[in-house]
Amino acid sequence: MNIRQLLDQRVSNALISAGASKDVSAVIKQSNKAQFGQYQANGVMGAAKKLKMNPRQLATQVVDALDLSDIADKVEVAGPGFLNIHLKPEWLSQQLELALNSDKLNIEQIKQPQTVVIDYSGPNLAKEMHVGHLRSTIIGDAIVRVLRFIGHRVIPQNHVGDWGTQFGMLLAHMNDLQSVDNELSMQLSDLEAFYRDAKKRFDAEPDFAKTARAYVVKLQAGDPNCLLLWQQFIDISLQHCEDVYQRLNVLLTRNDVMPESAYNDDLPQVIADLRDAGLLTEDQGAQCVFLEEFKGKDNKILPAIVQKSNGGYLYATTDLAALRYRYNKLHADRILYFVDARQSLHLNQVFAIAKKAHFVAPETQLEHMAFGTMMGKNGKPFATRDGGTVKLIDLLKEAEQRAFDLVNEKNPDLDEAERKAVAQTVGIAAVKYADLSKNRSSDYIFNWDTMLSFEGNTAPYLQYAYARIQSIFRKAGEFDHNAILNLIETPEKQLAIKLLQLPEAIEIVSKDGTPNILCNYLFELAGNFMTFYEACPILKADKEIKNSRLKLAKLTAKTLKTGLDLLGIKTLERM
RNA sequence: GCGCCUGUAGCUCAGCUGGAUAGAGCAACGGCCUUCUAAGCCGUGGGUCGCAGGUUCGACUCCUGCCAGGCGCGCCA
Repeated sequence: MNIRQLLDQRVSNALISAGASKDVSAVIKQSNKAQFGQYQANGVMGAAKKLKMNPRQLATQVVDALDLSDIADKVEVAGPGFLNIHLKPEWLSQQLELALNSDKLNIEQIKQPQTVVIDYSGPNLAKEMHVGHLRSTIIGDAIVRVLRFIGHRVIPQNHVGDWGTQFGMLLAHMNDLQSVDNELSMQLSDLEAFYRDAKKRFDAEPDFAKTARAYVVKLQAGDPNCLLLWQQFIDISLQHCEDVYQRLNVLLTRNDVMPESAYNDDLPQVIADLRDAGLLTEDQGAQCVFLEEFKGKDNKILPAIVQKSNGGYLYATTDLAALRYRYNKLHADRILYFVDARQSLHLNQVFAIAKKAHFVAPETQLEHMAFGTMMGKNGKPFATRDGGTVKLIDLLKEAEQRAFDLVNEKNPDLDEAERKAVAQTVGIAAVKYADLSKNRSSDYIFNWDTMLSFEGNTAPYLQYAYARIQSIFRKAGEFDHNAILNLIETPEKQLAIKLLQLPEAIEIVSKDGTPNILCNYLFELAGNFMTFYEACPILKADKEIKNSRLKLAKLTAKTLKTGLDLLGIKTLERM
């Protein structure tokens, strides 16, 4: 049950009865003051302006036409024309019961499910994943979970970079090390160092550089030995990624990997089809697509180069092939790209070209869910002292270590295995939440301490609220599930209404790809629970009150678990 | 030069299609553990929402200009 949607329909209809046009919006919002009820309709004033009416007069007419007697105690006109809606406690109780007895918290499945392709993570297999890959990976993953939860058919796509000139030097370096026993497998355990070594040799040793270039040519020509070596490297690199995914509790598996190289065979056809569509222009020897909507300096149209003057293809070509595959083979209705904001121009060009070339349908939704670059404390692009980026795996290990230190301090009575397990869950959760809870399309600051904080608006706070509830139930024994849920105290009422607002958060997240809305909701929910927990004793209360409060606690736990699960964050029975 | 993004409390950030007195967390200060886990709760202090105009009954939100930062603009991805 989405209360906002329900009220939107009812109030919109009342507005129309009162004379407003069909496209009127009731503008239903959650009230930020208890005195204004739980919801308010702000659309009357806008509608009055269009009708050239006195807003308060229209508001009165809307109230007359509005029948909310089944769900609200009163609807009052306030200020210049607000409608304040006070929901019935009995109706709220009834909704809470429905959520409690439903396996999906009484959240409706979407009426018209779409096939949604989600492009996320997409690491470059030449190197190890670093902290910059975090955002795409975990935001994309959260959106996969949310869209699936409400009934969409979701197809994750991990568009990994497994092709390009850099593999020449890596393969050449591999080949040299292969002759030394065990040296190769050892060196490949640290891909970052392996890449650095290869690069160093490439820059310093002319013979090596020559061999490396030859390897690129051989690889592209399909030389069997070269392909074998390449496949070996890719397997190891993917294994590194999978270790990180597993640690991060991210859904991606090898089945979701659709690497760049998979599109190689289709690239000449992409060019041919662009030519047939009349979109191709040769410029300075390169094959380009010029679209009027993309203008650069002096009002000159910016090209999207799809084939180099030497015949080679570029990432625009690959992305077009991928887009076509996603539409033709995966039957996507909507394709979401969780990719760095710096690729905004590139992706918008690709989208526009794909539409013009009919690689996708006119109504196919193509959306770049952009996010900013990771910066250091000084506001400059993030880098460690030696100039490299921080490996993602190192951040995760540090998170687990700090969490372990804290568990040892807070809860020394747990046995070591459980303390380790708690530390792992809490540490990873903290890192994920730190990133998921921000909505920055611009650049953002990477900071060890905020990322690894366990206090305040963090994942451990939410996990702690959950663990507290579980503790209550361990002590409560059986409780009467038929007991009446009675909302009396203010903290009970505030918790109750918050419990019913998860669908509204999910609605926004599924539309905009913004998990921070869900984070914010869960933080508020946990906060309302904490207040309730402090103010309203549960186990010590009289039987009826106790049972009623146990129900509220039960639903809070259920909602927290569901919400955290949608974020890819695990809950704990105790911590 | 052109384009995209960003500017909210000391720090990190919320603020949903314009709505009522701009909210959290951290940091600071003051309370609360013989009572369901103190990773918590309650309270205090702290903001010309970058600046200046405009639209509106009403602007952090929309429009214009300026200032500051980041990023992107032909054969890397």
